Amino acid sequence: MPELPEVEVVRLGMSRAVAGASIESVEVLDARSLRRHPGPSEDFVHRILGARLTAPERRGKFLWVPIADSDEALSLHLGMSGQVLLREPGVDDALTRIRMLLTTVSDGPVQLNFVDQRIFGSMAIDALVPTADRPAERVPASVAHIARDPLDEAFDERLFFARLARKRTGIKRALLDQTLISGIGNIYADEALWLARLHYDQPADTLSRRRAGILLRAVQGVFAKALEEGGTSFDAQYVNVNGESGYFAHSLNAYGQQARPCPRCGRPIVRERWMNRSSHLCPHCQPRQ
DNA sequence: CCCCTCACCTGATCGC
DNA sequence: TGCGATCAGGTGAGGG
Repeated sequence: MPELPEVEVVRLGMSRAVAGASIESVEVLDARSLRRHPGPSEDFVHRILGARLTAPERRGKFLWVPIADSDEALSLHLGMSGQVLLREPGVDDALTRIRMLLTTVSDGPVQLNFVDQRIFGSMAIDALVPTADRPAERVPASVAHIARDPLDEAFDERLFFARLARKRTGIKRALLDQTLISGIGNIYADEALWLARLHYDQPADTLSRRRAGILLRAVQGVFAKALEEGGTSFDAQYVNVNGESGYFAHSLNAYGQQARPCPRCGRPIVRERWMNRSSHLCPHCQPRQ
């Protein structure tokens, strides 16, 4: 469930079970889900077994759970198809790659299933390091290069506008660059560009400051609305920690809407091949400038 | 340093 | 029923 709203739904959903919980057992069913862990699975298990967890945190699409009284965190990324499912002990899900048994503070034992069809996601134990802009705040070392996301209170808008104005690439590429602004993926990029009436290939450095401002507000607006609606689910693949779908798919204006009328002008939305994936847009509302 | 392409993976679905 | 092609919400290494 991979863009910022979906990851935030997972973070919120995990929070009650995970904060203060201790890890009673860990089973790595597929070691490929530890690709980003620097060491063998035994090392992962050894370092996390018996640990006490704290409240989960997020930056962009990256999630982590700091381990109490340590300088490390259990970090996880959902990739394209990752899920965190909280189940009664003994309840399994298809495609579970890592399984943990937690003793929670107020809900007794809970099983955490890390499910991932394509295995682009992963779990790892990672050192926490101070952030460059707020040294009192720490993030996993593997997240340090990721820009703050636009829902982060410390997101620096002026820095974002300044860096965007120097990008000699298409605006959609820039939106997807997690070192410039994090949390945006293919769905929300298309939605924000539709809202801001921008063509995906318009060079980022040609956007006026005013236009860039409209675009950033569009990103924030679409994130907020998607979050309210529990994220975007197209099928059973994308669900919250209880296995429930989000409803934002009903609110999409451009993504996946090819051949349907543009909600603004009524002309058909088109889908174009772009960067080995696809872009959805209204060619009338979002002309190449 | 900046920008771009490609590799990494599996399973669901569709057309023949 | 079977088979191949196509598709999917992301990231980072490495080359130009």
